[in-house]
Amino acid sequence: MGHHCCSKQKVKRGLWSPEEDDKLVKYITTHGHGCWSAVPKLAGLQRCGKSCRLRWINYLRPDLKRGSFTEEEERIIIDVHRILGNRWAQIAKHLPGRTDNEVKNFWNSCIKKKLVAQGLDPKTHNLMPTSRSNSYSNNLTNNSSSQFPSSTTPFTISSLGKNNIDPTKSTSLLDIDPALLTLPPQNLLINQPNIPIANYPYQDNSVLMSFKDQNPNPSFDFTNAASCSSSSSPFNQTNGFIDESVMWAPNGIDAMDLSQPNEGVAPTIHAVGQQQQTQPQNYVNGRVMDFNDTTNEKGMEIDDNYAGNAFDIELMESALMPCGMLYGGGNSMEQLQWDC
DNA sequence: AAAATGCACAACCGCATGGGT
DNA sequence: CACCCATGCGGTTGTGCATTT
Repeated sequence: MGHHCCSKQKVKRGLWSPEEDDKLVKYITTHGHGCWSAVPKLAGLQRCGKSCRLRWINYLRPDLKRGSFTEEEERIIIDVHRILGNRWAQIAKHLPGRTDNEVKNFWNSCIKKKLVAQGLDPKTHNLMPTSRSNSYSNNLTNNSSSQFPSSTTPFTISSLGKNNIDPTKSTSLLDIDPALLTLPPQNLLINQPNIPIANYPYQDNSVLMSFKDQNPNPSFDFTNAASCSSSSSPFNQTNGFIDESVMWAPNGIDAMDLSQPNEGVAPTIHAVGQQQQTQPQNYVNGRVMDFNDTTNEKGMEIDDNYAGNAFDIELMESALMPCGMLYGGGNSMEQLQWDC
């Protein structure tokens, strides 16, 4: 039984022989693939077009990178997967020379197991219930299990102002057009004046981070934990933002204690609604984190006009760790080992 | 040494999507 | 607007090799 797309043809299935590979490579390098459904006939192959396409993309393409994944690639996969989930094709776009199939296989055969071994849910990157409970109990003295966050969404930001979105419901980053969502490397400082914005890795266009459902009054705002600790709900009804610190820590107890000498506050991430908040500038590692930019037409964009200011993505990443754990605060997160 | 098991990778399958008619 | 077709994508299965029993 052949593919539905080529049931009329007598097609071969299974592993490709070197001769078949040779025919396909010669044809495509000479003529290009054009219409894939026509390739098998023109190349003299008894395969369906779909199979030819897959073989070319996953194995024969000359720009493919061979060999095992590097630690850097592994970290990128984990980081992007945390946000995008199983969107292998999107993840693979951040890894030149790697295919979605390759990334998927690597995830299923290696990374997934590592995360599980570390007590992390590979789907959400959150601590699995027992582990999370342990983590909280290490850091909190006055809590009840019912206060623990129940959300399994790793990175949830409410995007308000469009179509009168119900403020009680949040829009996951999974709803964001992946093409518009790009991640700088963790150790890259976005405001580095010497790095042209167009040259950032993982970038599909000039927008570093942008939301598909753009807010008429968009701004993306990092505020200090104190400014939102008064709310017991993750959603601030007045200003309309999701308070991650409340989501992930009961009673406003800081979920993220970065414990760094030059920072006064633990940064939290807020998608600000109709009202612009007046916030103090937040200094992290001596740098200003201020993403209020009401002149910006993009839903979310990190301003690179602050000369001398830099935004440490690694810090952002750590701040966004959804597990409600202290990153570097002496808990199991420090014990993460990435050895196979 | 042979069978059983595990693993990584390649390939397939079915569905979604978009363009053309 | 409905239909067809090609393509892209993610989940799943198949295959061959390595390791364990």
